[in-house]
Order: sequence, then C-alpha cells, then structure tokens
Amino acid sequence: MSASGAGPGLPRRLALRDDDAVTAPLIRKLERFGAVSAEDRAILTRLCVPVDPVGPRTEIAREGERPDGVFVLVEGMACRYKLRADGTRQILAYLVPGDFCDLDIGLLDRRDHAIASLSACRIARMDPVPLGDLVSQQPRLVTTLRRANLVDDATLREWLVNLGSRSAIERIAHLFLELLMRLRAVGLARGDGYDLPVSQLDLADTTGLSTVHVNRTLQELKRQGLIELLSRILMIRNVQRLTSLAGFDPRYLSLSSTTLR
Amino acid sequence: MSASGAGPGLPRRLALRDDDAVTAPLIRKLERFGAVSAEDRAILTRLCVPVDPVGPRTEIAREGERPDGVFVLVEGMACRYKLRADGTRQILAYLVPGDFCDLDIGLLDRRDHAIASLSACRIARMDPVPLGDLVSQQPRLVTTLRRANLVDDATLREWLVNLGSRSAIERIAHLFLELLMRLRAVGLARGDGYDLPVSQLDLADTTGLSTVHVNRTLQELKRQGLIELLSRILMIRNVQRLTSLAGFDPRYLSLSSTTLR
DNA sequence: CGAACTTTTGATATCACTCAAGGGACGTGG
DNA sequence: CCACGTCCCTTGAGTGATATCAAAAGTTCG
Repeated sequence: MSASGAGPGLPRRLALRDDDAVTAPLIRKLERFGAVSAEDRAILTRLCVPVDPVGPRTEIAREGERPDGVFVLVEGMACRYKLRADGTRQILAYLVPGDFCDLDIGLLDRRDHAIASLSACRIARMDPVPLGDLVSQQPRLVTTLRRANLVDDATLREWLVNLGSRSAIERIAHLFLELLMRLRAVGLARGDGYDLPVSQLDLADTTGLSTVHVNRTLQELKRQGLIELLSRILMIRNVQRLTSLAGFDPRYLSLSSTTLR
Repeated sequence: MSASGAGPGLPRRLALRDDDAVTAPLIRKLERFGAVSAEDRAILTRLCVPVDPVGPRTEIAREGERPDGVFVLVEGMACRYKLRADGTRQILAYLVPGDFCDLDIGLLDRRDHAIASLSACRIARMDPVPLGDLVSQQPRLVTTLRRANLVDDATLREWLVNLGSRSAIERIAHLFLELLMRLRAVGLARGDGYDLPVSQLDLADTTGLSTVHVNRTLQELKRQGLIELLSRILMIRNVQRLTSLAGFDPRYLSLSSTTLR
C-alpha cells in the first residue's frame, strides 16, 4: 500500500518527496488556522520523524504510560479510546490524516487514555524537546497548533452532546457528517463520500450503542436514501437531509465555508 | 450569603483579605500541579479582577460570542453547556471554585458553548493581554495553568465514557464521586459530603437522562444506603461501595493520594 | 479450504422515556 | 399572615428505544 516495496536495494526512506508527504496533511490542516510560512513548513518537516507503519487495530499509545512526544497521523484512521474494567471500550475521538495528539499532554505524567489505529496507518512523531523551543522562536506557529488543538476540544464537547442527547440514528448521522467535513478539510473526501475503514463494532463503541443496533440503524439510513455504505466506503446521498436529521451544525469545527461546500 | 450586607456605609470591596479570598481556591488548585511561588500568587491576585456576583441560573458566557479573557470561579457552582436546536441542554462540565475556563479559547473567534451559573456565584476575570505576557515572563506558572487545563480535558473524556458506556445509576454515582474528589482538592468538601446546589433537571441534562429517571435513580442510591441527599446537601455514606458501583477510577483527575484520602 | 471476523436477522427482555398529575417548598405581593 | 404562583420533587401507568441472546450468512485472509 505504501512505498515500502519500492526498488530493490534502495534505503527505506530517502526521497524528499516522501518527507513532504509526511507533513502534507498536517500543513493542509494547519493552514485553516493561520498562515503557515515556508519556514514553518520546513520546521515541521524537520520535526516530524516518520515511524514504522502500523497495521489495523494496533495500539499506538497505552493508557497509564508516560507521554513522550506528539504523534501526527499521516495516513489512515486512528482513535483515542478508554477501556473500562469490564472490558467495554469507549472511543473518544477519531484521528484523520493531519491530526496530531498530545500537544502538551507531556506535561502530565500519565496518559488517561490510549490511542490505536483503526485501519492501517502511517504515523510521524515530533520530539517534545525541540517542540518546546518553538514557543519562543516561532510563537505564530505554536498559536496555530494551539488553535487546531482547541478545535479538537470543541469536537470532544460535541461528541458529549452526541452521546448525551441524540438518538441512535442522529448519533451516527452526526458522526458521518463530522468526518465528511474533516476529511474534506484535508482533501481526503471524494465528493460527498469517503473511506470509512471501521467496523460496526467500532461504530458501536463510538456511539455507545450495541453492534446490532448500529447495524439496524445503518439499514434505516440506507432505506431512507441518506447514505450508501459498501465495503467500508461511505457515500452520503443527501447531505442536506442528513444534516437536518442529525441537527449537525459544523461551526464547532471552525472550517472555512469553502470546505463546507 | 457573601459579605455584601456587612457594615452599613462600608464600601463593597476594600479589605486585602477579600483579594486573597478571590484567588485562594485557584491557588489551592494550582498547587496540585506545580509549585506556586509568592510572586506567582501576587501575579495571579493582581490579574484576577472580581466581577459582580451572579445569581443562580445566570448566563456568564454566551455561545457564539467572541471569547475575551479567562474566567475564574471563586465561589458557587457553574457549568459549561450547549443548547440544541430543539431546546435540549447538554451540560458538558461542572465548574467548582478554583476552576478557570478558556485559557486559550481566545485564540478562536467564536465560543462553541455557553457557561452559566448553577448556584449563585462569585467570579473573577483575568485580562487576556497581561496573561499573554506571562508566557515569556513566568513560563513555570503558565505550565502549571496548562497542567490544570489538561485535567479538565481528561475530565471531559471521562464524561464521554460516562455517557457512552455507563448505566443511569453508574453515571450519577460517578458524577458524585468526581465532585467529591474535586471539592476535596480545594477544601470544600465536608468529610464525604458537600453542597450540591443543582436541581434534578440539571442532573438530567448532565447525565443524558430524564428528570423522572434521575429521581428514581437517586432513590435507588438512597435505598442502597450509598448516599443521602437532602436540601441540596449530598452525603456519601459509603464511598467504597459507590466507587465500585460506578467503576470510578480517580486517576484521570491527577490528584494526590492525600486528597483521595 | 478453513478459521476468524464481520454483518445480518429474529426473538425477547429491559432500561429509560413520556405523559400526567399531585404534593411540597419557597418567595412575593396583597 | 394568607393567597398565589412558580419551581422542584415525587409517583403511577404505559410506551418505546435499545440491549441481549443466539444463530446464520457473508467476508477476508492465510
């Protein structure tokens, strides 16, 4: 899937274009939150060190461990989650390419939640130390990173509304629309559709529903002609009706109107 | 309730002790996250400007408006919340004395949620401009504020778990235990109890349940001898059993073991 | 081609919601 | 001090949304 099987005898990571590809989604995302100069881009590219790709359903960061460094998702889909004592998993957030996590979670000495891939993922890592130096040297860039972080917080709040006060069908519709907007913002949607490489169990652990009910709710969304979902490719057939069904108000994502369409 | 009705003819705010009282809960809270020097205390006291007290159920910050400055809760209980188009309210967080909000939400130009008092409250406000200067001049203090902020984020994640995967009785038990720990941390619990100046409707909007079901669930908690709740004073009769019922693991609050007991 | 996972379906159970109404508690104004 | 309104809590009865259990059918992958 990635370029790992390129030419024989070639070192694994060499080309400059590869490096660009690593930060491309991140930069695309950050540009929504402030100007990103060529120097900023160079700094980010230097800071982001690619890590070995991970397969699907692989733990990336463990709950309870001491955080070190910032992860940037380059390709694929991942999630934050918490495991309860009874084995229940609650997914807290989806990460799409360009998303980073734990901008300053390193200030605490214990992760309160884990991170895992949903699909196969490519990941990069930023060292916390040079990142810390940024604050004095590139305050504008840090502000931009912080803005992006604040939107993640706002997203978490919207998820709380989702679980606390929306019905099953509204929850799923809302999730699908949020992902559409976020993927569009990094150029990874195709029209009104996108790859959604997650199982119905994942959706159940996201929405606080049972897998059976997720399945039936998806069927209802299809029956109403609102979505198509086949081999993990989602196509929203009627964004407007789905938006009104979900009560989706994208302002919490702080997206530009062009992204919204 | 406050000193507003003190001696006749006395100016409303005068005594130095009053100023101390404004920052006391904040400092008590911050000390859990890093050393707070006398200089830090002086800075915080200078930055925190008391605002007129507000009555119960009063909006403090409106959704959609441009954020300006940081609020610090001095006395009383407040909440963040979002209102849905259909009038439903979802409470996102409780604020107790010492809590502050919106450390850098000022970087966005639109609040995604509102803040309101639950009980009568005393509030202080920090100007964003001198606060911004802190970053270069008192980096340690800013780090401490950030740590406190991270715990608020972790709390929000735990609330997501609460709504997504706990039953009604577990949700309420979990909320009560969280508040016990947080109030203890600022010295506002009395043994295993505390003032809980919120209605059952507030609890319903917090836990995603109906008021009727909140009422019945509270009765069940009383019946099991786990809590007493009378005239908005909560007493937890059996912290250990309630903890195990709720599946409450306080580590996300980053509290010291002395606070936990 | 088999093992493991995922999706789908049916039947039944239950938790929590809605509706409706009565009964405090509290404050306000007459 | 009483009368009234308002808000809050409580209770009952009926309903509905979602969970659970169980098993079959489809998919993926080695």
